[in-house]
Amino acid sequence: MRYSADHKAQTYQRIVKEAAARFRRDGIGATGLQPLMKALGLTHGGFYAHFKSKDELVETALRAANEDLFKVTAKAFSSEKPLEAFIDVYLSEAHRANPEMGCPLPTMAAEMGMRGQPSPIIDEAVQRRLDLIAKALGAGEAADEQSLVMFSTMIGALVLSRTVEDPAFATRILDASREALKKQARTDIP
Amino acid sequence: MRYSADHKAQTYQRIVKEAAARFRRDGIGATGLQPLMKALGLTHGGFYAHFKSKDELVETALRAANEDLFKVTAKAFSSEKPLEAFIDVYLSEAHRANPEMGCPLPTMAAEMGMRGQPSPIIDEAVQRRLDLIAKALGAGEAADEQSLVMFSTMIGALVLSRTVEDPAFATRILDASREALKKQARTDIP
DNA sequence: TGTACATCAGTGAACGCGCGTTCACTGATGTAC
DNA sequence: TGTACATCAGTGAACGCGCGTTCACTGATGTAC
Repeated sequence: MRYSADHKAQTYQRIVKEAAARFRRDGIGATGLQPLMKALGLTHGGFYAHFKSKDELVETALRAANEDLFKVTAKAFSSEKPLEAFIDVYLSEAHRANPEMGCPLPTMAAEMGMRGQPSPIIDEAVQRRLDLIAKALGAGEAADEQSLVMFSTMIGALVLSRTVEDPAFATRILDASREALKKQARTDIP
Repeated sequence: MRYSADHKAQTYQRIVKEAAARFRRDGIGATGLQPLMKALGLTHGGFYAHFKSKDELVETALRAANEDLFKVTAKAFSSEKPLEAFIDVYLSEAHRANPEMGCPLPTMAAEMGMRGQPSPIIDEAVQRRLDLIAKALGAGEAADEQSLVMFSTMIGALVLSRTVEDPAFATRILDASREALKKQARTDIP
């Protein structure tokens, strides 16, 4: 059955959105195309009217997830204390508890490396994040270096807090890194 | 065919060792029992003479991988500058390039969370690492807090350096975090 | 010491299952006349 | 304006494949007599 003008574009976006969520929450390998399409009220065969392969969807979903997160964090970066606001968002309980809506770097991108599916989008996304952090820290090489360390701490605290079982432990990990980073953001700019 | 006295124990250890390597390098989900047993010159049916299920092997392999890494890093912690030595090992190019021999926390343990296979071993291993770092920093609550932040930075730098495609970028990430952490280790003890 | 038997680590075919992908088909809509 | 036809997003059965797990079996070794 043929559908109205922009119907296909809408379905395409629905697939990308659902995939981006599942890839981040369950993992790429553990996400089947069949259940994914079924969740959208579609049958699996129709998938190939939109994508050449699962790998193409993975690439597209990573791009979409990145854009989404950049939009979310744009608000933080345009606030009065951009770096502290970003740290608060990135190391929030909400971010820890909802990987499906969060940063794809410690989830999707990490798995893509293991799958042997490298993508220039990953390096690009990391660099964009670093640039935003470095800009908030001030100009110069020292800011560049510090942005690498601070973003590493954020990624690590998020990964670690999602890895441990005890929720109180997870909270302690997030809290410690959040406060340490915010303190740095306030005082450490050389 | 029946084998000599300790033959079974040896086979068991060979399975655990090979699994611990593959789980860390390829991921748990992407590691099949059939190829795993074949690599040891065995057939897949024999697996169940040693383990009740794949999940049991995962748990056992995580424990073994942790013990291995604690042994490796024990040398660092018994050196003159324990914390700096540990940071050098954890954020080395060798550790980045060889996840199959490295810390199972950012690889296996992270995937076990996603798989819904929680394990007390994970929290235990994280706490042991934190205790060693905190002890090297000195006693008190401040050391505990700082150990959380430092270990988060290590995990994050390792994950991020493995995620990006460009090797030079990966090296910069490791270098920046390594130097920043070693500087903290030298000067920051309150 | 020599023989009969029990053990059980490992074999390899088979199980049902879900995976990614292909393909002949359907049928409501847009277009051409 | 009304009819004939082309389009193509989506359908659903089928493909080969590898997964984790089961199971009847084999046969070299350890044990009992």
